[in-house]
Amino acid sequence: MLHVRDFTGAVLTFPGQHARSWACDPFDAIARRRGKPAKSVLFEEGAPADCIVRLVTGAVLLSKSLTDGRRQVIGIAMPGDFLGLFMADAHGFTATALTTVEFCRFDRKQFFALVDENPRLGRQLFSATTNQLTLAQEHMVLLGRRNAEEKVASFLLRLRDQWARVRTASARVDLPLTRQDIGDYLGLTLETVSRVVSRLARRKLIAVIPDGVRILDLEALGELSGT
Amino acid sequence: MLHVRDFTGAVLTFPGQHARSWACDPFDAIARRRGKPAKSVLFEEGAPADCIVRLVTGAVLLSKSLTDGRRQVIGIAMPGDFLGLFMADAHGFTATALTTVEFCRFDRKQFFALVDENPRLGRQLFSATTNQLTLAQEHMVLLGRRNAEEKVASFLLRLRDQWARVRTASARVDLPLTRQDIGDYLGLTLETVSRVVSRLARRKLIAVIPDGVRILDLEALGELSGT
DNA sequence: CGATACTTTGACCGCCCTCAAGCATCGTGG
DNA sequence: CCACGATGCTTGAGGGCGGTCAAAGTATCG
Repeated sequence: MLHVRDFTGAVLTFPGQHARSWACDPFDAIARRRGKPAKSVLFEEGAPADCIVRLVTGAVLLSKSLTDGRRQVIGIAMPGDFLGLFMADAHGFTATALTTVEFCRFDRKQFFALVDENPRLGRQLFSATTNQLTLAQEHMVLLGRRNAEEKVASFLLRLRDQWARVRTASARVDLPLTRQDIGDYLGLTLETVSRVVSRLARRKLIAVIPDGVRILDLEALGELSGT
Repeated sequence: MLHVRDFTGAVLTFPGQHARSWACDPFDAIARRRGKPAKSVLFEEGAPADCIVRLVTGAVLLSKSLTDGRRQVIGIAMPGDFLGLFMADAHGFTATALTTVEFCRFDRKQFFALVDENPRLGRQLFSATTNQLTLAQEHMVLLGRRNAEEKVASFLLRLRDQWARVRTASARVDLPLTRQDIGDYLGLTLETVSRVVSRLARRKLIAVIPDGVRILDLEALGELSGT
C-alpha cells in the first residue's frame, strides 16, 4: 500500500504497492527527479505546454500577467501538486520556484497513458482538480469582496494550512514570498501589504520574524479573515 | 455518432450513438429533464451535495456569500455545463436560475457509476473541469488587477463568447443579470457598473438596449479589456 | 394607476494606490 | 574587514478610483 499526497493534500492510495520510497509512486516510474534553485522559472505563461510537472519538495508561485506588466498570483503549489494538467497547447500561467524545489517533469503523452491505464489514478486526479477549482472560487471571493485587512488575514491562515499539509502544523508561518508576491496574490500593492502586516503586529495578532510570521492570536485572526 | 456540447462548449462525441434527441445523451438516460423559472434556486451553498446538475437550456448564476451578506459571483453556467461535480459533501456555491432553465439532476452515485463505465466520458469530464479552472484563473486576474472599465469591457466580451457557444454569434449581448449581479461578478458595486456602462455607451462603444447591450465597436472594447 | 423592482445620476468620502524617502539585510569585491 | 550596491521592507504624504448615500427616473405588473 503506497500513500502519496496529491495536489490538494489529500492522500492518494495505491493498493499493492510498497512505500519504500517515492520511486514506488507510479508517476515517478516514468520520470527522474530534478532540482532547481529558488527564483528559477519552471515554465512560462504562453510557452508550449509539452510537460506536466509534479512538485516533490519546496513551493512554487503560479502567476499570470497582463501585457502592461500587472501581475496576478493565482496560487501557490505545494509538494504533491501537479502543474500543467490542462488540456491546452500552451501553459496558462508562469511557475516560479519560491524555494529550492525538487520536481518530476513528465512527457504529456506518457503521463496520460499512465493515467488511462489506471482508472483509480484518473479519478483521484479529477478529484484533485475539482479541489483546485474550489480553492480558486474561494480566492475569487477574497479578491472581489474582501478588504485589505481581511485579505492579509485570510492569506496568512491559508498559507498556514498549506504548510500544515507538508510539515507539522505550527504557529510559525514561513513566507518565502516578497511583499510584492503577496500583494500580487491578494490584489494589493506591496505597500498596503506591508502596512497591514505592521498593523496586525502592532495589535499583537502576529509577530514579524525573519522570513515569516508567527501567529499570536489565531482566533482574532480568524475573525478578521471573516471566515 | 452523438455530438453534445460539454461544460466548456467543446463538443463531446459519442461514437455509435445516434443524435435523434438529447435522450441519446448517456447522461440523460439516467435522469428526466426538469424545468424551473427564472430566479429560482437550484441548490444553495452549504447544502448537502447529493445531486449533480447538468444545464440543458438557459443560464445559471453561481455565487458565494460571506456571512455579512457580501456576495461574489464566481461564474455563469451555460447549457451543457455540469454543476456540483466536486467531491465534497456540501455545495460550495449557490446556483440561481437567470432565465427559465431546463436541467437534469443526477444522483451522485449513479452519475459516477456511469462515468466509471465510460472512460472516454471521464476524460472529457476532466477536460471540462480543467477548462473551468482556466476560466477561474483568468477571472482572478480580472478581479485582482483590472480597473472598473476593463472589468466591464472584459465581462461583456466574455458573455458574448459564452452566448456564442449556445446560439449564433451576434453583436447583441443579452444580459439576464441585474446591475447588482454584474457588480457581484466583477467585484464592483451596482452603481459603478451602471456608470461604466453609461460611459461606454456615451463613447459609442456599446448601445444599451432592453435586457442587454449591443456591441458597436468590438475592437475598441477589446483594447479596453486589455486582452 | 399605484406598487415594486431596477437603473441612473450626483455629491461626497474613504480605502487603497502612487510616489518618495529612509532603513535593514545580504552578498561581493577591494 | 568594511564599503558598496542590490534587494527588499517600512513609513509618510497626498491623490484618485470606486464605494456610500441619496434622490429621481423607468419599466413592469397587479
